[in-house]
Amino acid sequence: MAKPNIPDIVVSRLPLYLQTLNHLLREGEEVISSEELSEQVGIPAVQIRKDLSYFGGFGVKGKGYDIIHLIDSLRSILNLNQIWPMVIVGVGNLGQALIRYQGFARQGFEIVLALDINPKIIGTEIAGIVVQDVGLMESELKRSDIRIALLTVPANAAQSTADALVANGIKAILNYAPIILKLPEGVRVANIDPVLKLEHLTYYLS
Amino acid sequence: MAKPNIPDIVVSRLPLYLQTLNHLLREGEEVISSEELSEQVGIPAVQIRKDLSYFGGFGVKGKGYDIIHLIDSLRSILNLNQIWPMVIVGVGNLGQALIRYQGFARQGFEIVLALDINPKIIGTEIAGIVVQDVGLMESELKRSDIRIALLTVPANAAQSTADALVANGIKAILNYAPIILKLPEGVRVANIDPVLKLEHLTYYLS
DNA sequence: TAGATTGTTAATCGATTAACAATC
DNA sequence: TAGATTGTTAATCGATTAACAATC
Repeated sequence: MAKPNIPDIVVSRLPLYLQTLNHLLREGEEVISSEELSEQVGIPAVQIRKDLSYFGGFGVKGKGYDIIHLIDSLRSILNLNQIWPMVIVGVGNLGQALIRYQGFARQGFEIVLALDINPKIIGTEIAGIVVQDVGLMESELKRSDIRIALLTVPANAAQSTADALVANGIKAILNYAPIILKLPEGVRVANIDPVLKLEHLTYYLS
Repeated sequence: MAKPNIPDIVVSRLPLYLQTLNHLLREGEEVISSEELSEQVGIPAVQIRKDLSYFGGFGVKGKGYDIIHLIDSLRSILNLNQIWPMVIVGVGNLGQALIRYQGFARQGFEIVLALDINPKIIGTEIAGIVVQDVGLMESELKRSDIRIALLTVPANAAQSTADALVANGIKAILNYAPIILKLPEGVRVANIDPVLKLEHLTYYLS
């Protein structure tokens, strides 16, 4: 399956273009040239055009890109014309903040299931979601079509939790635990570790 | 100033090596070959050796790398042999979660100043930090040596807040707002936007 | 039509990887 | 010494960029 010939690094830039185009649309813009978009997004115009050309021709020569049309196209390419239900495992400080975060739903990502192992947390309600026992993972995932998980458990529980998620049909994991997960082919992982980013930054702070 | 000749992509991998080496050390390992490290970190052994060789020779031919020594070396390269004080601006759900997050302090990053604009939040105490009025940014930063900021304000306040931070001596920003900041040369920005990562993942979910 | 801007081909640049000498 | 593994040079690979034809 899948799209074997498009570089992943190209795909990784599409959400950035989409974010910026949404911003421009909210500001009332209707058409934009690759040069103007380049200024906003900080990526060379020729690279933007090359990236888009992998998927087709979305612009009008001499004019630029119709913003609404390009947003539609990018959303379609990225499979964003649907609501993506998500499970979150680990409802500590970070998990709670993510459940409350409005930015997910705004872009079509909805946390519909929250799991934790702590009896004090199980049963509590956060932003309309009642936290379930992680022991119910199998039954809850079985009767859902959730394919994306947010992993916010402590580092020492992350690998085993990820394994359980994958065993129950999860295909993509946004991993907030500071470890490298080992998962089978076909499962996509994206890591969010602010400490790694900070350590990268400090290299440049003399 | 700075190190002009080492590719940024090489620098970006060093924190990953460090994280894995710390993990191995905790498990009682003392020496590791680039091949074994490669398996743990998911990066080819030859690339690990090449990356390290930009900074010197840290291994022993025929043996591998002394883990403690390599950790020390990487920490020194990344300027981690000090506590980095940080300011956080925006103490909403996410800001509060980050203030409570133990992972920063564990790696030598300490939030010492928290600022917000909301009168209901100003004055509250979170994990030992009393939230200050963002209007005090200038005076508070002036009498500190804080060079790193965590930016967790709403998107529409992010650019102006970042400008103010930079005007008061901040040199590195970990940006949690879903916008691209425009900042002067010499200020480093790292973006943490989970939505962009999710949109990248969904591309591969057929 | 003239001007502007896209989409694409070809060249360049830089990163990854293969090969292997050095050496513990 | 023989075996193992590093560190480095050179080759390869892939991504970025320059140039420009196409065309609105």
